[in-house]
Amino acid sequence: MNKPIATYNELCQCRIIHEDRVNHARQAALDNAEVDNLSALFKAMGDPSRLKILWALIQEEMCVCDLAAYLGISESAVSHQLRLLRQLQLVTSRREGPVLYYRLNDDHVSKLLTIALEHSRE
Amino acid sequence: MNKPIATYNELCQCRIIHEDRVNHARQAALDNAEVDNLSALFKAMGDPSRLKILWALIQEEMCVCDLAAYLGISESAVSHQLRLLRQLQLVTSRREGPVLYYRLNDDHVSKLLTIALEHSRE
DNA sequence: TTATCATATGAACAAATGCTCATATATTAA
DNA sequence: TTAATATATGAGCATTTGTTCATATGATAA
Repeated sequence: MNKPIATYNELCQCRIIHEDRVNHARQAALDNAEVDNLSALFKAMGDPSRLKILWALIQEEMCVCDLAAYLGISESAVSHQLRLLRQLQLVTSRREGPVLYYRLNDDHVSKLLTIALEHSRE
Repeated sequence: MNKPIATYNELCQCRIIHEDRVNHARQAALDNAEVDNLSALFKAMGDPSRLKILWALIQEEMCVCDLAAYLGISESAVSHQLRLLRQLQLVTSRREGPVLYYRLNDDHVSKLLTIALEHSRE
């Protein structure tokens, strides 16, 4: 049982059953930046609090305070999550005096939610 | 500065600026099970390794070994991720002798990826 | 049976994550 | 200016997560 790690890695490289499929996948692969963008987008939608925020904003725009009351978490937590959603261009905001009203940035979110609901309801 | 936690929570409940919007959001809200299902689905797609697996499987079905070679991670790691994707009905498998070929379970995944790409490319 | 290949699974651990708390910033009103 | 309201942000912490390693299971061939 010498060098089990090296042995494993060597084996792993020898175990490509369908090299043509691996090459095909590599040719069709997304570039790293796209993988990062997409996974960040889905990860953002993969948290229950953020998902509820997005679903709520499909209905109408809401301020941080409204969302905190709706979700039952602190305004600080909501604000942190909104920052993430803003960075990913999922939501945008409009200021009215001291109040910031958040809304969805475009209709991609609602499309994604619709398809995901279809999937989970089957 | 006595009982800062209680003070904060009390304030929080008093700070509902638009109670009508909060109530509207509550009426339109997804039930807990749906939130859990949807967030699990998006969370599953929010990891780079799993996202690459799904994208690869859009092209053609692949075995665990192929995917491990493609991703550059261990077969064990791939198998763990495939289990998660299987539980969420995102992928399904077909056995041919000792080899399991994985493929997408339906076309929801590719639809979700298409829309997400649209969003990130804008 | 035994040996081998392909995959699955449980434990463990480092890295990432979501929340709370404390504090800072921005706007408005007095 | 000062005070109050609404939101943002950084630090810290408990929980979650993705991977590796070791081992187990399942299928095939000898």
